[in-house]
Amino acid sequence: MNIQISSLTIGAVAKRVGVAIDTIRYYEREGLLPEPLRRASGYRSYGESTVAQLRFIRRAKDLGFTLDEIRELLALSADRQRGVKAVKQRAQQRLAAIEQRITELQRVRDGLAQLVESCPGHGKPEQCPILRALADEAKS
Amino acid sequence: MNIQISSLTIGAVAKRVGVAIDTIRYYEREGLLPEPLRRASGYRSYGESTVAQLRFIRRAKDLGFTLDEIRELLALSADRQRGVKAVKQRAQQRLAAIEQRITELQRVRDGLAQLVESCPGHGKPEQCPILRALADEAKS
DNA sequence: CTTGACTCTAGACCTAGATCAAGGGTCTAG
DNA sequence: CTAGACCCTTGATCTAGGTCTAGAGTCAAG
Repeated sequence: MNIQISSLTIGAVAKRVGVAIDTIRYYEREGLLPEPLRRASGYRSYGESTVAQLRFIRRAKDLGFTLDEIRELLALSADRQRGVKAVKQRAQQRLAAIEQRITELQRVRDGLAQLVESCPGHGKPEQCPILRALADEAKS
Repeated sequence: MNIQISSLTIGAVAKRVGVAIDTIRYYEREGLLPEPLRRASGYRSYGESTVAQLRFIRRAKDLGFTLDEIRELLALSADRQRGVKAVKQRAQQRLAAIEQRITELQRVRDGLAQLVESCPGHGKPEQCPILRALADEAKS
């Protein structure tokens, strides 16, 4: 299996995946995609597996993985020995990072919400709690 | 009031606020800080108000405001007519953006958490739910 | 007066993840 | 055969928010 049945131009791949042509070439340069076959003219010639791999990259990106991390995931997914264990570890790390970020943002949100609530929306700038909080030493 | 009592070098200001010297000059170029007085030698000479303004900028940045937004907040804080109302509006917008970002991240977290949970952490890559989710069409 | 720390300017460089431009070759429908 | 769409490479540019370098001048302690 894995015989190259179809032959797609870079534009066709881009259209299927919903990504720019330049992005595909960029990923190739960055080692996220293997170097494709070439036609006699020099045109890149892709098979369906590239489409799948590009979708993999896009989904991982949606999950917040960086391209560096995705490159690693791709390598791990090909590692039959330690692949799964390491993949799970990376996913757990990503999960922890996301949770930390959520916590930070919630703290920021709570602080800002309190300020917005306590601001009447009119009056002198000196009495605006938002401006005061920004200008003064933090109290809490 | 607002008489220049103290005279601080850029290094002294940087140290007090906990920010790099280059950053202060950068903020000046970007219009977030006014052009300071100069000594005869050309050295910038700052008063305490600059320290306060820098702290304002840092706190606003901690709340997730961009430098563009902070520049606007600084202008608004000097506007005795519409300042407070506009400041509150900007804060509300920032708050809404933060809440949206939190919601997005929670969605991502839930998806990733489910994958991590369902992955045994060993076995063949083809059976790893994380890799499968990345490689296959999204089901849900 | 010297030495070392500090400051000045202009401009280059950095990260991440692309995106665009220039100048040229290729493919395909009519 | 030609027009228009597509593809090639190399290298520049973009955003945001700085950071760093080079080369030169200044300040303060001893």
